[in-house]
Amino acid sequence: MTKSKFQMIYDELVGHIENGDLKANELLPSENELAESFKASRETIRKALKLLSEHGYIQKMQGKGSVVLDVTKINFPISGLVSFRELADKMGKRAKTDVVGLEEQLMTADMQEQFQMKEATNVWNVKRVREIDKERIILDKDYLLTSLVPGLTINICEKSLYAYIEQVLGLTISFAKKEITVERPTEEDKELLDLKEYDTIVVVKSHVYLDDATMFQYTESRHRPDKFRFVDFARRTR
Amino acid sequence: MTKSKFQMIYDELVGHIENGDLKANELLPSENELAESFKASRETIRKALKLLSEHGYIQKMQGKGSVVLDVTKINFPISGLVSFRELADKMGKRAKTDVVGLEEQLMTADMQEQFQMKEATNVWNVKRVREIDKERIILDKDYLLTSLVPGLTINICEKSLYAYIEQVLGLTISFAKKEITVERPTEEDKELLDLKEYDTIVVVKSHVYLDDATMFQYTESRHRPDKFRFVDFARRTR
DNA sequence: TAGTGGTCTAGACCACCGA
DNA sequence: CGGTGGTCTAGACCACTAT
Repeated sequence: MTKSKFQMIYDELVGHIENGDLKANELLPSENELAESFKASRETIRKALKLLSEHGYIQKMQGKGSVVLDVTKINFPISGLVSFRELADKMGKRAKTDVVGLEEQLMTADMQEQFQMKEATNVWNVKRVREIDKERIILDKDYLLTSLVPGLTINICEKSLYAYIEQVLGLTISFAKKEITVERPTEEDKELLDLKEYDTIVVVKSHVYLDDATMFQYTESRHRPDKFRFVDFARRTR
Repeated sequence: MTKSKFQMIYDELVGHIENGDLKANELLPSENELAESFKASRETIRKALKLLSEHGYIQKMQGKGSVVLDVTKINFPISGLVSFRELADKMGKRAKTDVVGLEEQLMTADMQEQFQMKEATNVWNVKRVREIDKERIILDKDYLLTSLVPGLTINICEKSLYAYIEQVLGLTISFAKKEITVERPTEEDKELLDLKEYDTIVVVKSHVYLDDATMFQYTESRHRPDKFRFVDFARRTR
């Protein structure tokens, strides 16, 4: 499982940007120069630069060159597809997960709808409360196909579900469709979270898919409004 | 300004997916077959498929092929970088914009911070209320550099600011950094919007940049919570 | 005009999948 | 095994920007 050449070039350039070798508003060397110094063809360099551009590290300008963007502001992506554990690790917060429910059950009609399946099969129903700095901020309600994700335990759910799925089961999580809305808190929300006096709750619904395009997980992540933050980098498509 | 070949191939394939010629869960023809039928090289086909993949239309599977995803669910992107006018047009809602403020002023210290400028210059301060189905739902507060966007009028702000910037001024809007949070409504929010009894408001802050990486606009878009919806398609990056 | 990025090509080799 | 997508190359031509 060796990385591709353009990925390694991307990684190296990201390193140079993040540690300050390449500063904001500086121009990168030209594609031809990069091709020479990395001993790669120009198209390979361009694949690496494409990645940098998509992730908001650089802006390409025809006829001029590629300029480094100021990345200090964005940079912690709740955008994208990242697990709570990965996020908490990155932010260095005192985070704790409390598994308040874990059971196997037959899909409800509502779940069957979400998974778009013709027949109801068994799913794991996982409920987890996320505590940050001693406050219960997030309620995660996960539903996972037991056929694809067997052998769940409380211990796994406390640590990282995604680590188990990817590293133990060897599945590849590939993409997700997400929807953010704001709703009224339910009795369950009020019971399980430290909601204070808020009368709204931010709900992130996700449909998560493997690399063969099968959906294996539906999640509702319910956040106390004052602690919710979503950051995004978007390019205009025409 | 003719489109590139891979863009045209992308457009044609999107057409086939959206009108049902290519249905969800069907496999696309192989890259070699597509190359032949479009009279293009395989790399060019691959650029088109890369776009389809990024936009959530297909999933590529090594050794197997590219499968069409079910796009009926996502498909109206509040994600990305789209103006209110473009969105309203696409959704066919009865939408109306009321310009409640338009003035040129010297940047405040706060704005200078947002624009990361060494010296304060003049900006347009535009306030617009968006009405959907007779309800005042969104308050947009825009700040634009007058040096880059001269000659604003109420009429322009009522129609589409982006159309003016791109089509009349000939500037190219390229990317944005966005942040979604939830705050307490201000007196101004309560005054200008039909907030009902809600005690929170969804705030989308955007820094918007041109293709030469200069920031020209800062926007706060303030939404009544029950009408806010953000849809996203995200691929897992490793 | 020279240098930049944008596109396109034809061919090669590899890793993965299914029969 | 043959067919699929994944990567990489060397070279060509174009559009754009600076000077």
